[in-house]
Amino acid sequence: MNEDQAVSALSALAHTQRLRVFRALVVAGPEGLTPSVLADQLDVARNTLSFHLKELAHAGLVTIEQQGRNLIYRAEYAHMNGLIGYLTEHCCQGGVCEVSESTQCNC
Amino acid sequence: MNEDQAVSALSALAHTQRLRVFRALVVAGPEGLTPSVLADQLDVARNTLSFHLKELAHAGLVTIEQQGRNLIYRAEYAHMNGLIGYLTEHCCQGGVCEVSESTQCNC
DNA sequence: TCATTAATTCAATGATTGTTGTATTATCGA
DNA sequence: TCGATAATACAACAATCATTGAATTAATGA
Repeated sequence: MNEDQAVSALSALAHTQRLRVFRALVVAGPEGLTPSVLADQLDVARNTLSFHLKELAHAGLVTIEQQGRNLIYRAEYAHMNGLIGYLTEHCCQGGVCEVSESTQCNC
Repeated sequence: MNEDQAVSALSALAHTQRLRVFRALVVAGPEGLTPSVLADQLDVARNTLSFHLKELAHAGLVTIEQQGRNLIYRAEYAHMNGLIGYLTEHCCQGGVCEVSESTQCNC
């Protein structure tokens, strides 16, 4: 994770609809979700959703797999964990902190 | 952490300069840093920096303490950890995941 | 008190972003 | 092959954001 990637990922998440989409995909887990299901679940216009999914994909936070005429979107946990690590890197000059159990996902 | 707080925090971080400022404060730890030091260290105009620090403070990611004519800014680790938790909440429908050691800071 | 330094505020301007409507590509099933 | 569905692409406009310069507030020390 470098600075540009981090800013890109944060920008992608810094939006109500995209954050909802991403969290829905995090909850969905490895099965993923299709744009249609997401659009119904979150009540967003399909072209708007498409735009937002593209943003998330471009930021590396979700992956796309084609299955027939459906697309399966999935949260990219590795990238999310990389972002989280980037935020806390070299915390407190490396000396003072304790490390704790977290809710990081290893799917 | 609720949705609005999360979007607010993510928006605050989704910017090259503010991300640098925040990470510098994370590294600085409990001692914190003054705007002057940050401005020199990151080569940003003081009024621009002031604007960005206000954004970070408004998002709850940094705290401000006055010491004479200096202000001490510090990263608010609890809020950052709350944000991280929000992103991964109910991950994989609560069933499939393992929890790992992370780099979360407990200052 | 007065000059200096720390930091912020405000208005203005240029740049970026979000949403919508319309059109397009591609796949499926009859 | 043809109609229906899944999904994306594109252009346009409104709304929001970032930066700058100038002015302001507040604290320090001679």
